[in-house]
Amino acid sequence: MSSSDAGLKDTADKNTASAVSNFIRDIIDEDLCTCKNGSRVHTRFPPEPNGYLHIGHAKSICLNFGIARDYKGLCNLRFDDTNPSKEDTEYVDSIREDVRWLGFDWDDREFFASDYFEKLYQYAVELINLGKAFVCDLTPDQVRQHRGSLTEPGTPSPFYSRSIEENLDLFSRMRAGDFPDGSRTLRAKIDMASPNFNMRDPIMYRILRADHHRTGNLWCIYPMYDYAHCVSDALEGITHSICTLEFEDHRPLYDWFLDQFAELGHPQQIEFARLNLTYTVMSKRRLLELVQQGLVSGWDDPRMPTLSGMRRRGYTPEAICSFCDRIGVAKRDSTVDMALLEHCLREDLNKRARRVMAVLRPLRIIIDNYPEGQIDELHAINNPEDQSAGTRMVPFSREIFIEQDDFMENPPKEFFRLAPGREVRLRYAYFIKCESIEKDTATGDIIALHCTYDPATRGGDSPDGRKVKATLHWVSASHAVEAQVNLYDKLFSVSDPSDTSEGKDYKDYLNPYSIECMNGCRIEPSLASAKPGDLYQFERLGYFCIDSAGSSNGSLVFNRTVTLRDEWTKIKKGKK
RNA sequence: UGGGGGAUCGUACAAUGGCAGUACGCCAGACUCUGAAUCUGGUUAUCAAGGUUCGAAUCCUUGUCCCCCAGCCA
Repeated sequence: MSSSDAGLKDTADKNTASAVSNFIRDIIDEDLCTCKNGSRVHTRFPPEPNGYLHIGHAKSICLNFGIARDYKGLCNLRFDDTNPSKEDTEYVDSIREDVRWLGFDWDDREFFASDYFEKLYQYAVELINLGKAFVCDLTPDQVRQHRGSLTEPGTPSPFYSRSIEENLDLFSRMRAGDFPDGSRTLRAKIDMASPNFNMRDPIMYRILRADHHRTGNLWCIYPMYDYAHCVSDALEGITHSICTLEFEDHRPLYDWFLDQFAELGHPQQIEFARLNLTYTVMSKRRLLELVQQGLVSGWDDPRMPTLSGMRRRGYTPEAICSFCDRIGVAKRDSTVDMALLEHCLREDLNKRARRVMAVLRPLRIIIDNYPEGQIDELHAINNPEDQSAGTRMVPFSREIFIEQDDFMENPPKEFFRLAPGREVRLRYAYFIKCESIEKDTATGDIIALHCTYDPATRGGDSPDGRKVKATLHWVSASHAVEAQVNLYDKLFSVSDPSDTSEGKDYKDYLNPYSIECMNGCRIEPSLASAKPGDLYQFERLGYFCIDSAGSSNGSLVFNRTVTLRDEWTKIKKGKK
């Protein structure tokens, strides 16, 4: 039971954290005060299965499932699958996996709009019987012409006044497959002169012969979003139907449809601003394009803002949920700084990642006064933030590798690390001093450094109290394991890649350095048994995880999740 | 140009007629066997102009700017 106790505490903490008010929770509080909806709170997360979920969906998921959790209500998972030409079970599967991974559960409340096709059809028949819907024979082009413009009202369809009997007959024959694709539609009779386009006799059904991922070829007519969504919400007893800002204009139509069916409940649609993030794109259209054009390796490319990409990159669901709790919910368009996401990530990883030592760009060090063949077993702390993570032994020997970046032949004043004649500490090991540089006589490249060590500093402490300005990570040359490490950076090189004001396309802003594959990296031997899902901090470098797709052939491949904050890099950049 | 929304530190979110606050970022310092983490301090904002009021980010008026809408997409 101890793990569930811990879970209880986490949940309690989470609830406290997200007890922060936002305008949607204010509305719900008010509804609860007035006993609206019989004091129920029931939300839903309604993705269309036409792409993979991204961090923007995570905001919506945390909002909807979070509200259900905090108000002791329910949240349904509903696939909005009314357009078979774009949807696929691959997406359904990935969406389930991603929502679950974030830590949310919908029990047996997994629904599909396609579950309601028959009911939706019957309600449409009812609307025809009410004289409030008609079958229209206009072509798509003609429909557009009749719709009018921003300033001019539309003109009624010439088929507006068909008899109820004829409409009933035509609609049933639409269903039966008597007419070709696109030849007829079912339209609601509302107001062609409405300043709101959505009310200009909107289309409810179109004829479309496409294989549906669940209903196959059972149907050749499919309901439109505006009609299907509100009725689906009502059928499920949703109380608060939360969606993004672009649907604000659709609310009158949402309400209109539900007003026609007295026996159905009437959920309240509430709109909030979708998430935008700096240095990335968030539209499914663009993400799909990146995938299809091979600009990334797939939906789960670790550079993608998709949940599957972030998972492969090493993001934790806790970090993502913490981020979603912090960004707040409002109605104004906004773009959240990627730095906040990375902060939430580091905050979580710092608590849980095991510390290890790995050298990305090895520089050989020979410790001349260290006995040949001797091996030291040194104690290293696995996680200073978590004593229960324990310690491990790290082997030390005469030849080691340090990071090339940790040595400079002619260092500037701000450089604390190793330099000729200078002494530094090797983490958990010894103080070493650089005595000479061994160079390739032809190229002048540094091949190795000759150092001496002070045996009295074993473990990293100096008995005489002398200080060093730097502590370096290292690996024993003969014990180290080779690995590949993928260094990831921002996918785009500008803060707002969607900005087309320079006449450029977002793809023009792809960051050419967003991935760097490092081969020949040397990692400490304890990492040889690393498994997918393990989280590590490579000390002084960043957080890394095993790449779930790249490590299958027995060789180790790590992904850099995020760097550590880095004062020195900042100083270097500032000097340039 | 019709309709629907929105404007608060660099960024995001609060303050719902009563001291404009929090987080991230940034800057400075302390500490440090990770130039990490942690800690301390600092930085900067109510779109504009009028009005109501003892008192306005909040209410009223006028204006400015930004976003969304003319798919048989969602």
